[in-house]
Amino acid sequence: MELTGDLLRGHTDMILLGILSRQDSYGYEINKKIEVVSSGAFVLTEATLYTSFKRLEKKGLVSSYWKSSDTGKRRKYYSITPLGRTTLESLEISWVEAKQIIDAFI
Amino acid sequence: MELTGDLLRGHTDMILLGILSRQDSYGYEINKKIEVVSSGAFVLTEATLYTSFKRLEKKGLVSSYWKSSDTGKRRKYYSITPLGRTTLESLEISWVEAKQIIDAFI
DNA sequence: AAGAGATACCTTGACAGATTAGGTATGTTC
DNA sequence: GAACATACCTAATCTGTCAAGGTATCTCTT
Repeated sequence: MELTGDLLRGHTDMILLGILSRQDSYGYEINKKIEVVSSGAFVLTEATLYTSFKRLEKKGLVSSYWKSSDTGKRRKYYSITPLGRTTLESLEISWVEAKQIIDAFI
Repeated sequence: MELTGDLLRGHTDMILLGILSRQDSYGYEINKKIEVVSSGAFVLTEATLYTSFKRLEKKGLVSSYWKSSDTGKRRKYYSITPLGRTTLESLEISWVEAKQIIDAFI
């Protein structure tokens, strides 16, 4: 089963914030993590990922900084901001409610 | 709490099919039902509703017929087709999986 | 040393579903 | 007769996602 597109639309920001709420990370790593955790079911294209990062940063929900790996390859790390954390909390509340309501109809 | 926009995007079709899987209904009634069941939290604009109906009908998932109420007002009833029922089933399976995956990240 | 594949970043244009903001018409209630 | 509920619909716009590209470095194999 592959989940993509509009089924996950609108949840991307929440998922990224959720991952970043545990620890700072960078695009490529996050994409791999999503693939592993979802057993390949959750497909997030890079375009969607970077668009989401840009949106989150513009809203002040995450901040970013460049850092090099041991091998010298540059990585752009993202960090959740205090505003990002409170936003995540309210997104989670909405999500729980949305689940209940949708389940009530099907 | 108001749920709207992309949080529900992609689920509209499933919700409508879910409602129609119980009994035929028409636009205005469905909109009211959604409002009541969700205690006003789920906001589905009429434009979204009718766009969705059109899409569902085009895909052959629902069919429609005109019928008058006791007062004489015309209503456009929608009925789920066999294809609509099988589609609903697979949408539900995707939905269950999507819930689990999203919850794994937050 | 050359080539393949993984790591790591990014952008542009098109698409599709949702919203805004209208419109029409009839029935009911005060 | 004015307000409100019932009942339908559309056009233009917005927004998130995707397809399809691009650049560059590092590692492993031959």
